[in-house]
Amino acid sequence: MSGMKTRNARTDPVLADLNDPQRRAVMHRDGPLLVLAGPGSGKTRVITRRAAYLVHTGVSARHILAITFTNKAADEMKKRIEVLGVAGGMWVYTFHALGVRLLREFGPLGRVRPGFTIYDEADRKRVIKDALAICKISPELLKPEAAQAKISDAKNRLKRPQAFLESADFFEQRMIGRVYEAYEQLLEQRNAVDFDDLLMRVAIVLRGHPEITERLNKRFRYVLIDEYQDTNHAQYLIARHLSQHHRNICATGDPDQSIYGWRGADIRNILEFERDYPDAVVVRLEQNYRSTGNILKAASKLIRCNRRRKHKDLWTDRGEGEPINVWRFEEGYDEAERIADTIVELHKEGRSYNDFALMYRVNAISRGLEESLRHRGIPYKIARGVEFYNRKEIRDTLAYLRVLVNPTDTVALLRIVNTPTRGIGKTTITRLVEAANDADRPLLEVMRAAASVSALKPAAAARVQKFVELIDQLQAFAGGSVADAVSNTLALSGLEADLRKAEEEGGEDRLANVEELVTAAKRYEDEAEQPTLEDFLQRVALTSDQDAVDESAGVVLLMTLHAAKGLEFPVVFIVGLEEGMLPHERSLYEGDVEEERRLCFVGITRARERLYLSHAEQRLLRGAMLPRCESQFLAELPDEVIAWENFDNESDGESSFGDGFIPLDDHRPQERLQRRSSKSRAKRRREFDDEPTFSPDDPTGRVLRLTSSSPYADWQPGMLVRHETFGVGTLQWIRPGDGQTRASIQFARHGRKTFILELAPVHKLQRGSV
DNA sequence: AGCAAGATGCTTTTT
DNA sequence: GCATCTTGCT
Repeated sequence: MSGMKTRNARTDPVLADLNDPQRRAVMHRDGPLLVLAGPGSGKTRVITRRAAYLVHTGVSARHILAITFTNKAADEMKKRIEVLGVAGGMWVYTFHALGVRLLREFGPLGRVRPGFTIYDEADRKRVIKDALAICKISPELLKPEAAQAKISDAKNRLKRPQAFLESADFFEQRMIGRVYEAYEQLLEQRNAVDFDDLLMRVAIVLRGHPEITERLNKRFRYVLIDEYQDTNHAQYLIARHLSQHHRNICATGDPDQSIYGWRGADIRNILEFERDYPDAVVVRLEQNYRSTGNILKAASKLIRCNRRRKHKDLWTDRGEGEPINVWRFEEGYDEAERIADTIVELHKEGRSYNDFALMYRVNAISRGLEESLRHRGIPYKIARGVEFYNRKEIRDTLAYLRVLVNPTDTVALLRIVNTPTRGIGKTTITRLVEAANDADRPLLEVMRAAASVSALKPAAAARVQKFVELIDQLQAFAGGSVADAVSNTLALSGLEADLRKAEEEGGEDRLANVEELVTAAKRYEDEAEQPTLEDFLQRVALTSDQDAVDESAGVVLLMTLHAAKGLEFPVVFIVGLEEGMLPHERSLYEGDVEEERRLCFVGITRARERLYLSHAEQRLLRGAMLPRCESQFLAELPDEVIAWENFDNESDGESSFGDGFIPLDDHRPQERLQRRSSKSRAKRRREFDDEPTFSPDDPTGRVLRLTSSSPYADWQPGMLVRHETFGVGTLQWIRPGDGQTRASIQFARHGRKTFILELAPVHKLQRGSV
């Protein structure tokens, strides 16, 4: 406290260039603090300055713990704190990396042994399948994805299999409980954890061991948590325990940017922070330093449509800026072309390529955009970091390394036993696995004793033995240099030779990829304090898409809206503002459109100067051309800041465009749509030699469900319906409710109307009945 | 055993 | 459309 008075807000460089609320947040000393930070309000600046201020006023850096969600955010924060000269000893981690670090310390308490493996989604799916097999449950009866989601959910709530089974009342629940139990057993056997474990196990240890919690409280006297709106229950508990004694918890975030509810994030954590900590000081950062007035106005008006939120008055002194462009196209193809043309134009006017970002709801959309960019020679990059680590050759190499660190990692072992092929086929593997199960011994041990596995032919056993020798040989490198371990694995396993051969035969340059892995290992060795193969692998497992975003690469960036959080660009294009896309259809069925609106809000507020929102009337999705309807979010934007433009020049021409008016008559019967698209588009699309066909109610032959019991289960946006008074219209969106299924329908002459389907005289238009 | 073609399934977002 | 699994062939 003594140092505080001596610091002058005018002259202190840590405080000088802050606005009032920012300064209040930075200077807050003890007790809970909630910083509600609107987009572009200088949140990161506040966090880093606060850390610096704490240090400058006498807190040792090693008593501060900062937690973020992505590695990129953690690295960024570390860098910025270093610049302020206070990094020494401070912990800056992601929740998951912190989990790894603490679990290693906890050891048996966290139910892990040294060298434990982190299973990613693909590994996890494999284990779920094995668990289903053990429980003798067919994957058709219980889909692996469904089981996985339920188990993940349970782990977020700290529910172990036993507790899960105790509260399971229905058949399905009990089934999932059994799978969960088997799944946990397999992880235990394999000394592996999944992503959720990294949080759940830490939370359980903290909850059950007050002495450990107390020790950590003494070590970390100030806890800063970024993106608090995205915390799930386990993370919430970790944060709470870690600040339980000193209560010096500083949470920063924005409920309006909570976009991870689907994976367990609970927006209530931030909305109810003040209930959890009644003495909390709340600071609102509402001045935006990023976007123009128009962009901010659009974002504010949109997000106001949400009910569950804390209102903030976002403002800027940057002036109105350009109007926001809302573009309508006949087809997704036109959208991509037009955007690429616009980038070329603006580039000629002097904008750098890295001024631009293209954002979309689902990755599948990126393809068309990429093509249009490529044709014009526009350099671009897709923000997808895991892509590298998901390549087959990389996964193969990593699987070898994983086995070296953790010989019980069966998923990895099964992956490499015959990669590259060495004559160990399916039957041999099945027999080995069976023998391992029967003897209840690790698979590698059984392989080691292959000769004594009676079911195996001597020739097969000999090949297996040779493989085990290879592993033993590689094992020698596991304790030394990480890069050496990688390159020796490549050389001795035969992977390298295999890849070289494939390349000579005209394959792509996959050798370069594995060489890049060696480079990554070298880089890691240079950076890490105590490099080990175990740590390298664990870090790799926690690498995500967001981490790969490099804003200064000099290229146009393509990314999902989720990946865009935390970034900003002078020019932003958000594509596919269509019902079913943004908002995503799943949200329409499950009734959480608010999160989609927040996602849209996040996208809009990434833009500094110019913003383009676009949608198309039809789009190629999953190989089928589907009719699309404009997003309800477009109607929620303030008209006065929007410049509407219609590039659908083949439209029926009943109105002129570019004058702020979007024609409402997109109810065109299917025959006409079909004719139009076949006549004018088929030539442009290489894949579409044949006349594209679709039926409005189910273009792909699959039926999408609301809930299986709903009579409107197969209604989906884009389909045609008939209202007894208003005639034929296009379904815009549909939202289930208890006996009150709401739907919005766009009519030819009557505009858009919302109905309760149970009450309104609306029915599905049968094929051919137009 | 191992490969290639064909069938099937699945596709929101990600630590 | 793509990835994965299955089937059938060598």
